[in-house]
Amino acid sequence: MRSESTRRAILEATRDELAASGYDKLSIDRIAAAAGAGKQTVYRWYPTKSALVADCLLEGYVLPTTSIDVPDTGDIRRDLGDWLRAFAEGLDHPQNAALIRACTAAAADNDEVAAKFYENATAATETALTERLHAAELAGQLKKDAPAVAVAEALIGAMLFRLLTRQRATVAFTEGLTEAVMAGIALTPSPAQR
Amino acid sequence: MRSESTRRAILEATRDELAASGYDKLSIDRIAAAAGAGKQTVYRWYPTKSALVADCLLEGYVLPTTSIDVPDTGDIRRDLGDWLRAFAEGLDHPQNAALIRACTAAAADNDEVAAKFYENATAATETALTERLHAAELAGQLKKDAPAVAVAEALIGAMLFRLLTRQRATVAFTEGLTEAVMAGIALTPSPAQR
Amino acid sequence: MRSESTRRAILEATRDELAASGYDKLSIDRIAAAAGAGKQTVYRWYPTKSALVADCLLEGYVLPTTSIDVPDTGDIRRDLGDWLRAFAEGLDHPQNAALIRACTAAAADNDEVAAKFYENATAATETALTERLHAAELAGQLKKDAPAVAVAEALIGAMLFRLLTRQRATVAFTEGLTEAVMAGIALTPSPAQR
Amino acid sequence: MRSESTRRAILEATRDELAASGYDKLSIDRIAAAAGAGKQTVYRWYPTKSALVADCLLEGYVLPTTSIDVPDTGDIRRDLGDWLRAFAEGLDHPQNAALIRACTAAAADNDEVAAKFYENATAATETALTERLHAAELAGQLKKDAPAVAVAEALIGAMLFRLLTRQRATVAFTEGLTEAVMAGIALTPSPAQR
DNA sequence: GAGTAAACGAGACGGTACGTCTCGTCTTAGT
DNA sequence: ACTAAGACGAGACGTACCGTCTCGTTTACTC
Repeated sequence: MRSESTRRAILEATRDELAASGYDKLSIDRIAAAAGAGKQTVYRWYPTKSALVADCLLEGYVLPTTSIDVPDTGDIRRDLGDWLRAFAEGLDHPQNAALIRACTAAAADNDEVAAKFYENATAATETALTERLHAAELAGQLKKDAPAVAVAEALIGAMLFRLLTRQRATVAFTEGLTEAVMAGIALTPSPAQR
Repeated sequence: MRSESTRRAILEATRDELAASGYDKLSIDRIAAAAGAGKQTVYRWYPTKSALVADCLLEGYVLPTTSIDVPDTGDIRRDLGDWLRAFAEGLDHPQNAALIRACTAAAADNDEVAAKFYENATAATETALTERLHAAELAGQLKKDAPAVAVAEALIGAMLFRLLTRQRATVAFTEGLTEAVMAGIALTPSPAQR
Repeated sequence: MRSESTRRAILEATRDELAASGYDKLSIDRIAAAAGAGKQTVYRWYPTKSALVADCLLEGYVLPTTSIDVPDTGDIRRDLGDWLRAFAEGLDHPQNAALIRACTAAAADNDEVAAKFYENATAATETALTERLHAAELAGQLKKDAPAVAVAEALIGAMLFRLLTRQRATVAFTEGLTEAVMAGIALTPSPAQR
Repeated sequence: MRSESTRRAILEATRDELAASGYDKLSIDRIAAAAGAGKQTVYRWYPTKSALVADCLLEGYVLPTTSIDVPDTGDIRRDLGDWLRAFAEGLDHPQNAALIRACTAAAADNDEVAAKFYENATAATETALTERLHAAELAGQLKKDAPAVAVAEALIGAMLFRLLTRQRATVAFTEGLTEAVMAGIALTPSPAQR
């Protein structure tokens, strides 16, 4: 009978190590010691470092769920702006930023983590976002067949890029971004309105 | 007098290792051996693995410059779409994808690499992109004060996100993205036209 | 649970390296490889190269015990001569000579090895020798209060000196030495028999 | 033009290093630095560490010549005792002891040094000793054909052995040794007086 | 309950790579 | 034309972790 509490201790130790040292400095030895577990117990649950990080993501030990909820006041423009600003504020906390950077590194290095990273961490966000966009489309606020996925990924990608390059996502930045995807930056409408 | 040719051999070996094994499997021993150099010589030039990768980026050993040039036919909408599609095609080559993923991991893990990653690899792209956007603005094709930087980073960020999550950036995706930032996705104009 | 067989393999590899390369060319890397052990395992058992060599001596991996036994036929003069000749013959084998030279170098370099070298390798010989001398004294064959220790060390020292200076200890040499310590070289007895 | 003064500085630095660190911790880098010379200059003169130590011995940089002179008062018994005691006193100085131990290690490790060690350092002593013994023989104080060489090497070997095993050569020890080789330790004369 | 089988902590094992040190050779300035 | 200064390829040093493998010791299910 494998002990659930030990598994939790391992995940918590992993999260702490991840925030403190980043992905490629993770040490299974250290995690096991911090969790008060034997190394074999860690390996019994998780065959690789990547699987460990992936499960950390999957169980929500890493990313705050707060940044996932997209508000719905009926005004898509305002909701999107508010959500993006809230997201940016979440990334202002060094702990969060370090964790997400570590997960990004893990995802970049490893296909399995990438899958989990996508499915769980970002897909949750992306889903919430695309759903909000579809709701707005149904409410007649968006063009038909608006590329919701592309827009959602552009927003998340822009935030991730800011995080990676150590640039803060200021309010001016998030507002500019919101306005750009809502109203576009071109003066003239699409030629021929294809 | 330190030998420039040795340094180049080290950077080339680093690039090859990076593409082959990813960032956190990089081995200085292996790089030195592949470069026909002693380990101490590697350390003389680069105190850390990160510095090595950072300089690799800085010297342009990693990223193909081809994806940087933004076409200028006078039609910003078409140019942007073409550039984004070319960019996506560049990422379709596994070698390129692996390299950029490795650099992303390195940047996520390390501040110094992040700075170099931004300054050199992405900033070059971002600059080209923002310059093209400003040109279009001057040509009266874009709204005044269009948030060129935010748009540029949204485009790059979206591509990076696709790369990280192992999703191909299809033509439909790039076209949707282009259309979204050019014309916006909202039906109505900005309220109050601020 | 530390594995005794691994430890033995390490000691055997050390002895072989010692005979082949001498003390200051000893490489822990090479010993570990030859013993089929990890380097850390070597260090777990022996913190320093000296401790390794010292234990090699202590466990009798280096010196043949055959040369230690001093015969006892009742005739001290003959026994001593036979033993010395046997000792010299043992040193004629290049393998033995190399090993003892290496241990001598180790003992010269390092206090700990020196202690073990004395306690184990030479003291065993010296003890056997002094005991044989004391037995002879009791049997009335030697003068009272004969300086057994000094004589024993003179004999061993002479052999070691020959070894160090790469001179063979011929039968003439060992016989002259035996005769000298047994009968003295002075013509007259001690003046006044002080 | 190779500078003699540089060579002397190198030999002095070598002697100091040898006394301070022992043979196998000798570092050519450190010697060169201490001598204010370039490494290449050291190598120009001496192809190996051993050759360096060997020349150090050959030029008398290491061993004090004082301990070599054997007194000649006409009384061989007293002269030998005095000389051995003086020798022992010389070895009581830690600096001398360390130097001779280092040279012993060097000689044990390396044939070339062994040759130089014998020719120069010990052979000088041995020659003085055997000459004194021959003089005594001519003066009718010793038996005919006394094994002078064996006795000389036994005396030196005994002192070396004491040095290696970190035992002081006390006055009791040296006197016992002198008496043993002069008068022998056997009660009866050689059987059959061959 | 007593017996048993698994999961556990602890940590040794054969390895790989680390970053540092020294070797003996080779290159570069400077005098 | 020398030298000192020091970079170079090579490789050993002692340390940190890797992932695998015993060890005894709980722990929790079966009989």
